[in-house]
Amino acid sequence: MKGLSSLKWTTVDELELDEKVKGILKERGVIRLNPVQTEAIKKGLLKGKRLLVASPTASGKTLVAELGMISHVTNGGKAVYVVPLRALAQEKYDTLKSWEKLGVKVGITSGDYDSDDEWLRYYDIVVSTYEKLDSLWRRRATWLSQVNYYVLDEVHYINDGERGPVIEGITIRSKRAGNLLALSATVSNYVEIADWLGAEPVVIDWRPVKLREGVLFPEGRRFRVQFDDGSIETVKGVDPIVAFTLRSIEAGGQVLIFRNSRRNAEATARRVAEFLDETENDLTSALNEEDVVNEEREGLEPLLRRGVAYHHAGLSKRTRDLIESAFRTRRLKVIAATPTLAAGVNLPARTVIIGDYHRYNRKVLGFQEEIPVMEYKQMSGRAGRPGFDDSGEAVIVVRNAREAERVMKKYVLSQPEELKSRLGSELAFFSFVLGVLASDGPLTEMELRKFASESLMTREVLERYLDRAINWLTEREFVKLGRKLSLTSFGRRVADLYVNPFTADLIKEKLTKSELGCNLAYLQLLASTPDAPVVSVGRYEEDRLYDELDCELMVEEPEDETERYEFLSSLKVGLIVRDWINEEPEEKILETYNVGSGDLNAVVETMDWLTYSGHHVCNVLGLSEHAKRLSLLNARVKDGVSEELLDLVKIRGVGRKRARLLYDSGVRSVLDVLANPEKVKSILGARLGESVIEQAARALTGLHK
DNA sequence: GATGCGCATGTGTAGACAGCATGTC
DNA sequence: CTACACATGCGCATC
Repeated sequence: MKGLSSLKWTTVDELELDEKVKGILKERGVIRLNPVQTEAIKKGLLKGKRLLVASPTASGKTLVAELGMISHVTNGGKAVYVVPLRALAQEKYDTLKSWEKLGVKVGITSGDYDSDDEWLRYYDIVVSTYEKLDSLWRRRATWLSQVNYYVLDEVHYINDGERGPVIEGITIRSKRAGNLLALSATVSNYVEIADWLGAEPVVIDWRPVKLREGVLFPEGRRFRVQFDDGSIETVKGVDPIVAFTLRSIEAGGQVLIFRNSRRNAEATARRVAEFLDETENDLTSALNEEDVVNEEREGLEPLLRRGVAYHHAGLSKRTRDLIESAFRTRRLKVIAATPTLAAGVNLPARTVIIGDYHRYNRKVLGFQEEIPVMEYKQMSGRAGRPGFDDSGEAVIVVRNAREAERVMKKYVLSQPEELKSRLGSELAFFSFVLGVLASDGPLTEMELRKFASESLMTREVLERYLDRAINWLTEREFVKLGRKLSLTSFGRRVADLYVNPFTADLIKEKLTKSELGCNLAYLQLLASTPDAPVVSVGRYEEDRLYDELDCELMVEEPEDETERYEFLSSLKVGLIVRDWINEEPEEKILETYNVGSGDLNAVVETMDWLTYSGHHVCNVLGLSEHAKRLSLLNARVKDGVSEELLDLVKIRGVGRKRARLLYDSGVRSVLDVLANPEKVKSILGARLGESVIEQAARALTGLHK
């Protein structure tokens, strides 16, 4: 880590930049560059030097990327900015828009957007998620060959077991395709990583707001906070989190509390709220107007009135957005959240409390492990609002003084873990090989080995998996052997659909040998693949799940305990989606299966993709009867309707509820809508009816939705 | 016989990427 | 690599 000597600032005026660029910076209020930005420029950012910028959260890395891209693009180049989350893509896209005054065209693509990918060729800068870019590469989008500058944001995601392998693959291709700028949280092996990237490391431990970190632990009948600067505080109360939260609010700050489960987050929010008075705000009425599901409103209403909320992925997107924006505008004083808020969009608070440093491990039953230091830094880094707070404070709650010392050493005073390859698993590596062959194939085995050797994997791990991957992919007919390795039409389709080869293989295996099954059988099969959503199954509901099972499945129940748990999850996902396409009301599904609105959304979204993929996998395999069933299922999953409503939901603005209303009143098709305008208006109301009729006319001509 | 307590036992557990449809973010 | 917090139920002492 660089010492204080390198903490220099430069003014924008000093920079060798186009005057128009400087003008835009000044318009934004940027008159000087912070130490991270200054160092990046010193190391050659504007001269096309490859860099790895590793610095804390909120240290101004985005501006580094902007300057790098602008200087590249104004010289006639084309750049892609890659991020790990859709929400982040949106955030970066909004920021980059300000460069359009220079004539720089900025576009965005991710699963959120409808995309004719070829359209992206008209932009100078394209913001994308890693998976979307991977998909574009596999499909060989022609415009990608013009891209010669890649910004890899949050590359430390490489350490994520599930998504890291994709980022590793993107990094290799970026290295091969041109210049790159990698942005990362601070990592301990930055020299090794920079070396891997062929980049110069820019490593500065600088934050815009000072950060005090501490441990919070019981001492006698009080709680003691020991900060890393040596200062000590005591707070009184029964619960350490509540006590410290109240102390921070009294000092006029906002508090962000991280808990390791939804239940804990909700319970903490309620506990804090008990000590706060009701205040005037418009949040509860906003909840009502926004048509939020009952359960969410009832849970949050009494808390919001006291300036408190909980936040996790079980909540609907709407509710989460409402809470985030209320916190930003200071209408909320406290949010108790799961890690959603640590990784996602920027939402700082003066005080951050990390309530747990253990987390349940889904893969090993009954095992809880300590969270990585990197994640601690991610959370504590949210403390301190630039421009508002003089300094931020982050405390981590521990059991006793002895633990406090250990935790202080491990989390506060130490470096985050090393960045390591996660390609060393069949699930990740086989998919990686399929992707490489899709984007760069056909390849000889030597060429493939060369490609893989450019990853972060060690030689031994690579050798262990390469032959296995080639054998498996060949045996299962994804790849054909010849002078070179190339994809079969099946392999090509699977790569395009972006499903894991194990997903495709399971679909292939089961449907090749099965007769037509019931809808539940198809859904449960898809829910058994590695790409499927996972839901938790309570002991009490096992029996009920079996009761609902009224037809034969294609995937048999396993003996093994862990696998049985996965089986129950797949059965539950299948049943949820079956209810969904049978038009059970959302509220009822949430109640029956004890899931949140956000969970239902995620399940439907993923199963939409999987039914679509299953349909196309069957098509390419010549399983046309299964394909038909899956295609119909896909259409129904998309909108959550039975078959008879499929025509009506083609109309924009008509979803499952309105379609049912119209149908039951005898308006049963797009044509019926157009033929009975008065009836439609009487069912849906004059204004809505009018627009539905208009949209129906467009639907008829084959346009949109 | 109702109430309250300590203890043993039971229970559940974070998040979020990908295809495609329209007109072109 | 095999944890936690919290909820529930029980036996027991107490009034």
